[in-house]
Amino acid sequence: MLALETVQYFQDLGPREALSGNLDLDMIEEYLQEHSVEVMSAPCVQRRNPEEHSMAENSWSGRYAYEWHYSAVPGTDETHEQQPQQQQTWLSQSSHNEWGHCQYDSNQCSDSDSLSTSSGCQEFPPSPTSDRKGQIVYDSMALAPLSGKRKERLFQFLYEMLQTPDMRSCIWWVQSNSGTFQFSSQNKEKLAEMWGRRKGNRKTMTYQKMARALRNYSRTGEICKVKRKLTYQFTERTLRGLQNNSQRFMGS
DNA sequence: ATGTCTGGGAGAGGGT
DNA sequence: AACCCTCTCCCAGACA
Repeated sequence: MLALETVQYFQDLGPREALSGNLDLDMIEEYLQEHSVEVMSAPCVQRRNPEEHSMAENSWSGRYAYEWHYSAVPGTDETHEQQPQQQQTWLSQSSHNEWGHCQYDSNQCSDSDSLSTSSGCQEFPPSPTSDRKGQIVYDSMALAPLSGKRKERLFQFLYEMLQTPDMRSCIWWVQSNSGTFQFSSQNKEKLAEMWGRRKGNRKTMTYQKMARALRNYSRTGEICKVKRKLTYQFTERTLRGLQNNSQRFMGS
């Protein structure tokens, strides 16, 4: 998974960049661009058996909205709304979250872009799959597009950035277990530019345009807007899929 | 008054 | 070729 490779990459660089106030975003971007092709083919490289092969080839970047499959419940490949037990497990893990309605308690965290460098609310997502209580449920989840070739989507990119410590000056978790994240008002444009370049856009991507795409996710149910400045939230199943996908390529 | 954020809508680009 | 999906782009209005 690129996010993890990216994290590892910057860890390998040592504390110089991490400690320095001047984040070399260009360097990060360069790395991400260099590895974008590699990432696209990575799942196939890592496959070990036909089932995994099939899963890998159906990994992120499909053309349609993604479906979440729960192999733990044979015969039911519909969404989690039809899995009350699993849902309950998740909710019990995140009992203080506001899943489903994308509500957010603004009192949970101080509102300041200073969080970009300090990090009162920063945290990295405790993956459900790594949680002993949730392991049985979520290790069996797999993410699969209906069909199509690989094409990175914005929310994947954002999740990847959220997993990259050196991107904290641009984007960070407000509450990772609920999938709530926030952009830096100072560096949001930089992140948008990275997205634009990642997509190979001719024109420069701006935060405004990127945010427009994010708002479109409200309709498709991948990300919803939190009523708080520069703050968005992955929907439950999107976050699950992202985490699961991340776990899959790290753990296998 | 100004800058930022949001949502509507048209259209581009790529895949089926 | 027609259709669908996912943005991309521009614009106007709301908001701080």
